[in-house]
Amino acid sequence: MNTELFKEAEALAGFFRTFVCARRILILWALDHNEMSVSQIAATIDASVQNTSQHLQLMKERGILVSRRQGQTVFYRIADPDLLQRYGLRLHHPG
Amino acid sequence: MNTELFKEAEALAGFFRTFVCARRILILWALDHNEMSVSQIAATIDASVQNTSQHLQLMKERGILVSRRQGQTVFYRIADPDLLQRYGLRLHHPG
DNA sequence: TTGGTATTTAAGTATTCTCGCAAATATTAA
DNA sequence: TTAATATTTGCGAGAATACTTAAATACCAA
Repeated sequence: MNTELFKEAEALAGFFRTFVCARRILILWALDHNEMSVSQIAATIDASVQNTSQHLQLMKERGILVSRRQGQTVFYRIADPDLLQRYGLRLHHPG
Repeated sequence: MNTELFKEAEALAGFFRTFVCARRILILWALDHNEMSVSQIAATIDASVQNTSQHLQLMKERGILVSRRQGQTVFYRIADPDLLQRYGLRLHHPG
């Protein structure tokens, strides 16, 4: 079996691992068309700030999110505006 | 936080759990526009027949695949022809 | 029935991942 | 510096999951 093909499949599988957690789906839902701070996101999705921060870090490392700091506050947003549409990640309920 | 929204996020996350495994991505790649038997698929993706069967069962239970038996042989195919396109599941290399 | 092929199922193991808790770091204001 | 707020990081427990091996089941032909 073609090694390159397996690598590509592995990479795509790793990419989809980002979306197997309901909290991360909700974070993307919250950030759709919005920029929000960590604590705002945590409150919105009803999770602890620590847990929310962990999820945000993970998605940032994978290039899904980008962040900017303004004073004490860190704001996150979705790097690619087409991400949710492209991968069918939207929830029916509008964010 | 809205319970229905969380349920929907959980359901979507569960759906994406189908695609976190490279072998399953490869199975979808093999079945794109094709119907194949279990042993054919196993040979194509370089996996054991048992492991392949397990992955096929899982995707069938989730409604991703459908199967038909013809004698000793069981053929699988993708239930929804638009699945790969809709969820960005295609590999660059054609199947 | 017997034998051969195709597929499914079961059990055990090792790895991965999410989460909660606690501590550490970063920034601002007094 | 000290205190307060916002965020990040480290660690360990529990759950989920992919894989291997071995055994079971389904179907066909003689």
